[in-house]
Amino acid sequence: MTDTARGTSRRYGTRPTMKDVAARAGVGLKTVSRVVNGEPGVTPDTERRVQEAITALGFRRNDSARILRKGRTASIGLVLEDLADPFYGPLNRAVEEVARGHGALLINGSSAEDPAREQELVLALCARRVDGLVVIPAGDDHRYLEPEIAAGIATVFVDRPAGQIDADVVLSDNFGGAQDAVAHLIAHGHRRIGFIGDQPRIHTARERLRGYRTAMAAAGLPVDDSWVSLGSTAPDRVRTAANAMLDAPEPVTALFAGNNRVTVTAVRVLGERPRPVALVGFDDFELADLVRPAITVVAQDPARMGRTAAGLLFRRLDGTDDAPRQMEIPTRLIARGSGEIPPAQD
Amino acid sequence: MTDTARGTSRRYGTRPTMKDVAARAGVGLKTVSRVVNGEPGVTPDTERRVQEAITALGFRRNDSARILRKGRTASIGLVLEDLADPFYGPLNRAVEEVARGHGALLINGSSAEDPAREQELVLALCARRVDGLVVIPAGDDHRYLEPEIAAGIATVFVDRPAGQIDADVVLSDNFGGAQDAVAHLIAHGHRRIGFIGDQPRIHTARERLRGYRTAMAAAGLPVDDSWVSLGSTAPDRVRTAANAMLDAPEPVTALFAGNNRVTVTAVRVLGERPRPVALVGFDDFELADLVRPAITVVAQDPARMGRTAAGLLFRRLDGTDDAPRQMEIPTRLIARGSGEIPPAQD
DNA sequence: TAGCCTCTAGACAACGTTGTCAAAGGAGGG
DNA sequence: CCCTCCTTTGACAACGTTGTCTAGAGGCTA
Repeated sequence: MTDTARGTSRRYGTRPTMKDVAARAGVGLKTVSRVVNGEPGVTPDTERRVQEAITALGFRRNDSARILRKGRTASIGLVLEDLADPFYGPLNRAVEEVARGHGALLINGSSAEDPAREQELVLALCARRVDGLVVIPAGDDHRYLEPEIAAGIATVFVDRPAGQIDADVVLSDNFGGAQDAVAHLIAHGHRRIGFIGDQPRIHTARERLRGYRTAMAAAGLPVDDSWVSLGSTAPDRVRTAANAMLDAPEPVTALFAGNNRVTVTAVRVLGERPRPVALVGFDDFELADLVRPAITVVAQDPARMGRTAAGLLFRRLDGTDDAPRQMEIPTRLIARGSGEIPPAQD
Repeated sequence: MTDTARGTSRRYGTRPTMKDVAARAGVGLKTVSRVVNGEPGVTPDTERRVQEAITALGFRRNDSARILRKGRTASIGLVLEDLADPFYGPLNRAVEEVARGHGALLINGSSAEDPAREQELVLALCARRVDGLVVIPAGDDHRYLEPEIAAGIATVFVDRPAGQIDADVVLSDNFGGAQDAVAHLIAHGHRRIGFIGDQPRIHTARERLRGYRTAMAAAGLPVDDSWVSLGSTAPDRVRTAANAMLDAPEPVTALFAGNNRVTVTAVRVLGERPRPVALVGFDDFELADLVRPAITVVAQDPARMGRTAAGLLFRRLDGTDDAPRQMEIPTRLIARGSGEIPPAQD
């Protein structure tokens, strides 16, 4: 030990504590705590001395200790599928803004659509004792969260429902939006409409499929099995599925794409084909209006979903204790042209 | 006190601690700690008893206490401009992946391009004693971070250099990329090229402007003051600037857009004009190839920037103590057509 | 069988903060 | 002038974990 750990000069990697500040200012520990937290009952003169010591030493309160003592961490966790997915950007930001309004920090991570990773991440956040969680579920069994919720960690699920447990949920109107999309295509003369969606284990994919089937049935149109393809949203898979539907003996004349990644690939595929094919996509995206033809979409409102979810979360944290709610955020059909392409004449 | 805080039934909002587990398993506190942390020196039989108590009580280690004791938080902070900006998505994700590889969680927040908010956020993260920070600076004076860095919080700046302090930095080759963009336009016959960029206080905007000027000078072309417009990237501002350049007595025949937001607006404006105007944008974006004409861009590699920055950070955390480094990530010109539109013949 | 070593296990302090409580000092009322 | 009350201040315990140290049991060697 050759360092001089007294006064101003300190060992590298060691930070001054309230004790150090108290010693330097010649006051008690608790007085420093009072000044740091702006509590009343300190004379201006004492306060000034403490402040001087704080700046001189470069003291910064250790929130880990504070959290341990107080029990609240002033942080919430957000687990989503992929931080890099543009769909979640506005949702992420919205949650952050609400958290900020409540003085909380945001810890987040990607589940990569892997239930095991989701659970690992969620439990790590629980171990950190986040005050609350906003989760976009990857798995469909969340019973592992029961003890955490019982212990007081507020939890809100977004975009997809919770599995096997009763909790607050914020969803898009996937069913209604899909109905609108398909009805739009039917209104423009289509009778053979294909649907390419995400993995069937994903709730939104199933709901959108249900909307598709309902709209077809409502128009009295049959649905051929080969018109529906659920699976990975990887470009290759989507490309193959789209081409199969378009090259069939009785080809589809329109496509309904189940999410933004599917839509993007569909646009590329359709651009390579000789005759125009109508398209409506679920999820809006930047520049959808600049592609020719401009892409008609069913837009969700991810920022509103995030705001709503975070709002519910902080309601819980503020003590509200009513039954879990399920909220549905409406979708909006934005007609830009690609849905209005008439069926090709044979 | 009416609750029965012993055995299995516990007060709502109160969690079992190692003490509770120890009591139930009939062992000492430290033995529980050993089991929880997988330390050696516990007989299989004892371990089993402890594990049973853990599951029975739903115990989960309180990381706040652990952090307080150990000094390391196993979390890093990421401060960027806007979580919702698609450019930062891949960067965010890359940093997360590296952190995950080191067993660390990621806390992040948006500075909203506001230096005060950046500082507030950074200091909040320091109070949480994150092990390290990845910062996309909004301000240009980071001396406030000196005591934190001295105290051992590793810090890496990304996308823009640190202000007034010596630290690790990861930048894109903004200057070279801009030169490439402008040279591309010049090679296709343009002599009057406009540049619309971000606020001049932002480093990348200045570097790209410098690249623009250098490329013009290298080709022996003069630059008229009215061809350069720096400022907000709000659509209105960009629209006005673009139209002014295009409606001038000697209009520019090509535009170089300083970032993705500018490019998007520029595409819209150019789409409304009677005669084609060449365009190269800084930053790639999804669907750039599907717009007609397809947009030529200078692509950055945000994922690589994030990986590099996080890599540097963990190098520091692993004890490396050499001089701060400045790393430059190359950019890549992706020619898609919009840069090859020839100048209009008058 | 004595002596030594190894292995398991627990008691205790410490991390840095905040809540509780009590002491000291001064002001005001009777 | 005494008593009460209020204000300012600090001592101390507690939050839940981990590092250190020591005790005891048991096995092995001589």
